Amino acid sequence: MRASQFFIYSDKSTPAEAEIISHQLMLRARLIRKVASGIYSWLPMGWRVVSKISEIVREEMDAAGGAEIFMPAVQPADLWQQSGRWAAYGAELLRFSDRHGREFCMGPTHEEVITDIVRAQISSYRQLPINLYQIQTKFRDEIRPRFGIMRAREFIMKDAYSFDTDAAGMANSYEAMRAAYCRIFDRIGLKYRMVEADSGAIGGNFSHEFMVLADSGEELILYCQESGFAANVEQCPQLPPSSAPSASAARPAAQQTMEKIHTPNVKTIAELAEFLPEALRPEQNMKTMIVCGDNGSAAVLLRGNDSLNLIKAGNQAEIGDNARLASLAETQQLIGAGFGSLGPVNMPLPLIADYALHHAADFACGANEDDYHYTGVNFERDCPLPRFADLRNAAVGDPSPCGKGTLLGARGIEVGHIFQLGDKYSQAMNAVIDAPDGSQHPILMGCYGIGITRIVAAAIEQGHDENGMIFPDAIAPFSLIICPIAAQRSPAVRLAAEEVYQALRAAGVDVLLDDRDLRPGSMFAECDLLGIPHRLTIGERGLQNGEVEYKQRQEKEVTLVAQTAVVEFIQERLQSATRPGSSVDRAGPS
RNA sequence: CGGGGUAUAGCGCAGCCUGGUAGCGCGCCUGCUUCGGGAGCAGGAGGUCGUGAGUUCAAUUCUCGCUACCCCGACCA
Repeated sequence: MRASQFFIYSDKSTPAEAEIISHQLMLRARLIRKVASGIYSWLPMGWRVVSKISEIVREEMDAAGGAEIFMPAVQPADLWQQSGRWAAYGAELLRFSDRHGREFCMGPTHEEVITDIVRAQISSYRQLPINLYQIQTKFRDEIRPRFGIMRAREFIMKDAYSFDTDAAGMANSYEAMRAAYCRIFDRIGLKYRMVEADSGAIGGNFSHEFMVLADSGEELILYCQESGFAANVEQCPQLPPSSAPSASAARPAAQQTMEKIHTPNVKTIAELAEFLPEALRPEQNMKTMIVCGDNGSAAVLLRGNDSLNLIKAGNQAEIGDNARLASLAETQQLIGAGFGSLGPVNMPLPLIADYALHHAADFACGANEDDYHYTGVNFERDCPLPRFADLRNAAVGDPSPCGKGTLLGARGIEVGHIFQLGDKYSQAMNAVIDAPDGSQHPILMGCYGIGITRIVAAAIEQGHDENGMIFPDAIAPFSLIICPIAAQRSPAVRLAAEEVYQALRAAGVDVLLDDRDLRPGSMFAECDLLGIPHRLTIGERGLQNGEVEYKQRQEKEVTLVAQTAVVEFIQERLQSATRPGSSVDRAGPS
């Protein structure tokens, strides 16, 4: 490809709307252009990156036994009504009507359509297992799109769906996808981690996320160096007190008497810690939250410096699904006191305490009366002994749930998510098969997503410096760029650049020849901004010795290469750069 | 959905308070000089000032409506 014929532009100034580095660089390098909020055009340079990612995904999906299909972006309400999601899905589902008044939506995902395809074709266990996938545009009407491509409303996703006869088959299909995902992210060349995850709204009970590691990542990953355990903070369990080695002792005996103290305007744990004596630091205070769910309400007790995990709260029988914090009005009606003054003493609701409070004694808490707290409170003596459960978000420094080490933290960007769906959709939409034993039952499904376009942003978040993007070789828009210096006035440079370009093309190298006759500074700055991993500079200075200059994007120093040996040299560099494994951190549960 | 802000040339911004039909930097075009990390000089092109109404002799500027975009919030007591 010649730069003069390619759509290659860049800008020195950073667009005001872009908050994160990947968005800024993508706009500056003209990878994308915004069309509307959360909706972008991919321009040629950006589309090459997307295409390279898609191709790797496609190859590995095919290798893992997937068959590619292409489903419509526009889906009829009818299918969504069959699965029950027309009502269940909220405002993120973009709905509209056609000229006849029939209702449609833009697909945020394709379980309904794929289940409809499969139920029409598959009636016997003999036809299974199968795995169908597509690379398609999705639309989710996010409340607030931001961070450019990272959280866009329209985006490209690879979604695969597996169909099996029984649970063992579904587990096999899931494992095949898990392995394929590792190969995909190995090949793309990003540092990532596979973590245990919550299955969220899609359903099912077994799920992993693939997270690209980047300091700017929105998700917190907790992992254990010793065992390789890794989990999303939303999902990471904590050990029950009985099995946590550091907390196996009995609860200390009460030392203090319970005392009611006036605490005007003390609403937060920080304010309480400020107000109380030195000895009562936040972790010795107890905070109490009222959580409501489908089964009812409960008072949830946590250490002052811990944070509530609503997913875990929803797993408690007293609370149930759709767990949420009570509103101020609800709290005042139920308890007679507002936020910040709640506690377990004389609490009319069931008490559930986090494991971390199992050994709490002489603690401070709200008095269920505005502007009053108790100190010296003890379970059993002053209030009932609560039921203990895993309720808090795990944190860096906790004992790892694997029992072997301590949890460390890392930030990540979710780029892949795999689920076992079971019969959630096949049951609702009547996708059943005849089993070997003559019975009929719903097909067991799995679904497997990769955010193709988000990977571009994640790669830039992970790989950039003050000069621009640093793409891994496998997904860079071009592998190599040739920069001729002052070609217009040097026939020798022009000729050499052309020869090298043709030779590399013939050797199958993905090479861009910058034939725009820019000044060297502009050319180099643009190369760096675009993150093209390898660069050959051809100038009169080197040609006098029959040499051209090679530079790798991240290296400061250049290497002189004989013009006659350049193809061989470049091929060797490209091969060593794409050799997998070296830069990949692939710890995770096995 | 609530709060705040913005809308002026391809991009980044000034002008508006105090009304008189628009300017800067980058980019773009022409010429000359340059040519190894976003060159210099000279000349030039490019704007119904988001949109609709109102006030006024006169509105980019003041007033109101609308639209789009951005930020914050919408769970940690």
